[in-house]
Amino acid sequence: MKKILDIMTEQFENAFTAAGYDRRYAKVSVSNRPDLCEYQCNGAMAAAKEYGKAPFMIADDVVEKLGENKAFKCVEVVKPGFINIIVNDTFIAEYIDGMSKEDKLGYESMGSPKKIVLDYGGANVAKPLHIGHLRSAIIGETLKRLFRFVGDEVVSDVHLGDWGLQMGLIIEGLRLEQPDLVYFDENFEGEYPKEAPFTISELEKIYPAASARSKTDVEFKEKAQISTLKLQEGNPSFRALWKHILNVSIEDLEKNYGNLGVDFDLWKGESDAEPFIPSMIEDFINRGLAYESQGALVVDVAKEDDTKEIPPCIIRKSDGASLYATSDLATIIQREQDFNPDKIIYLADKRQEMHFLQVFRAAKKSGIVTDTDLIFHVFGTMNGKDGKPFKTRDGGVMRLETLVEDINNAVYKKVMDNREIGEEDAKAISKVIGLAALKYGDLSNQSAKDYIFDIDRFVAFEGNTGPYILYTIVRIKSILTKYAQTGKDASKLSTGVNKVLSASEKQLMLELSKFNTTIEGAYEELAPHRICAYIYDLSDAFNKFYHENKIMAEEDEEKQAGYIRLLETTRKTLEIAIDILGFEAPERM
RNA sequence: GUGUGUGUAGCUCAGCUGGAUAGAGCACUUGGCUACGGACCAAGGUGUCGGGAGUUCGAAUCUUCUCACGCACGCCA
Repeated sequence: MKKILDIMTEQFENAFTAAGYDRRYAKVSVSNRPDLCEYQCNGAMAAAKEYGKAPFMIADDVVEKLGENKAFKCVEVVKPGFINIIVNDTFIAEYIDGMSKEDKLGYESMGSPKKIVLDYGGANVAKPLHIGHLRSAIIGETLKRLFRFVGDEVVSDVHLGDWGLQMGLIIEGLRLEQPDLVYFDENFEGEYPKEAPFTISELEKIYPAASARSKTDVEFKEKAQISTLKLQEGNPSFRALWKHILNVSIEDLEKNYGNLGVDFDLWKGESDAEPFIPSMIEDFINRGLAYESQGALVVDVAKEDDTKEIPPCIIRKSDGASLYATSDLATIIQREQDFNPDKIIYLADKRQEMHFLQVFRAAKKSGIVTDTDLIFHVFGTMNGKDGKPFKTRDGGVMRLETLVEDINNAVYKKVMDNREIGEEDAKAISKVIGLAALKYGDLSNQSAKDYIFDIDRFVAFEGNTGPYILYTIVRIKSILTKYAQTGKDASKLSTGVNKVLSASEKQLMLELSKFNTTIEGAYEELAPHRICAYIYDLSDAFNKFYHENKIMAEEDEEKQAGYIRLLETTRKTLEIAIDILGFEAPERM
């Protein structure tokens, strides 16, 4: 379906043309003065200069040419040259009926579907997910769903950090704790055990300890670097050990991402790109793109028109090991080969901007990519109430698990306070609401900006929050259930929504009609917060409508059926939207 | 230092390609429970849009200068 703004803009384009003005001034937008009108066209003022005429004269000409039009109830020229528009009830009502018949509510994608690789995990092996992984997971999942809704083909990849220095640190850390393991016996020639010599919680202790030690113990750090290199070179015992680390970690990560409603098509890691590295490096050298600098192999990526100095991209360390940039470049080769995507989108913290700039330039310079768009989608830091990066009370990094648990517990209390409900049910519902609270709280902020995460506020549930949205949906469902119990069938009793409308009823329809514009905007700008703002406005409009119109008590059956049709469309719209945001509504709460 | 981002109500945030009196939520005050679910609704006050200058009929939005803070700046990821 055409966007409602486009339909109106077309009418105005015809009128502008007929009146002898350029149609590019005809754009109709949503009113910023709802007290005066529903939509407006400000083009007459912009056109005034070109035609050397007073804006209101142009506006008058246009309105005259617009003439009688069944879409508009009232078109009025005001003050300097605003054209204020109020639409007919039937026009908006028929538009809503049109939406309700379409499975995507009338959303039509522009352009051809794209093939997109979305890289939004960033989890590290042997380390628990923490606060820092939250935004990437939540935003990435939403973008994936948004792209798919719009019609793109998306491959999501968790892209584990399973190949860098951290692996060497874990290996050496483990050696300290369990020096007798066969993996550390250089003379061992048998088959390595199938069972991992550690659990996930043990692993999670080894890494931070080893990492901390490496900062003070130079010898230890060197050992870790050597082990990293050995692993990368294919040392069998380290490979076997590494495989255990990977398996134990992935199992745990799947569970934790699962709790967030986040899943990936691919569980690849930096290591998967490893086979592409030697030939890639060779190619860089042979073509003269890479050279040695201070012992390391680097690629110049600076450009003449840079406003700042861009350091060269290091693709091999002086000790011969590969690093972040190396595996990212090799991963691009792999993705090009496997998927030939139109775009590769990376979600990462803004601090990594330089890294991606270097990698992207190196990839383009070497021809690893030609037409593929490489996009770095930044997100800001999640801060605590003090405005500094979120920490636990003792200053540590909070585990994602703990955070989710805290929120769910707080929701649970609230649920128990408000409803008489069994403990089991309350727990299940709390999980659903908690996830919505967490995700909506995050997504409703612009992703590129830092934001303040305040558990108390999230748990308060009032106003512009996920639970409010869910509450609205649950309330609609409840009424629809009650209506169904009367045995009436709205689809037989009415042809669609009502055509003569109360103020709040019309307002709700006007909000509904913005759906496809909202999706399009969110898609173009990679901006989930627009969807949040939309469903908040929509919920608000519904709740006002609900308070002003007695649906179940309505005696006119046809009118009542019209209400029900409107509720159905509202519910559908909200549910589609929250599905894109990656959460769902319970049956009751 | 260089580059980059942020600065909007007491707090947390919106504000689309410049448009009419800068908007929400929280908090605060008051009113509405025979609950079609009160996790709701209605009503009320709050702003040098960091500051200066400029472009424009018109600027939170564009340009420029400036202040404050965050972040990045070759072998971590």
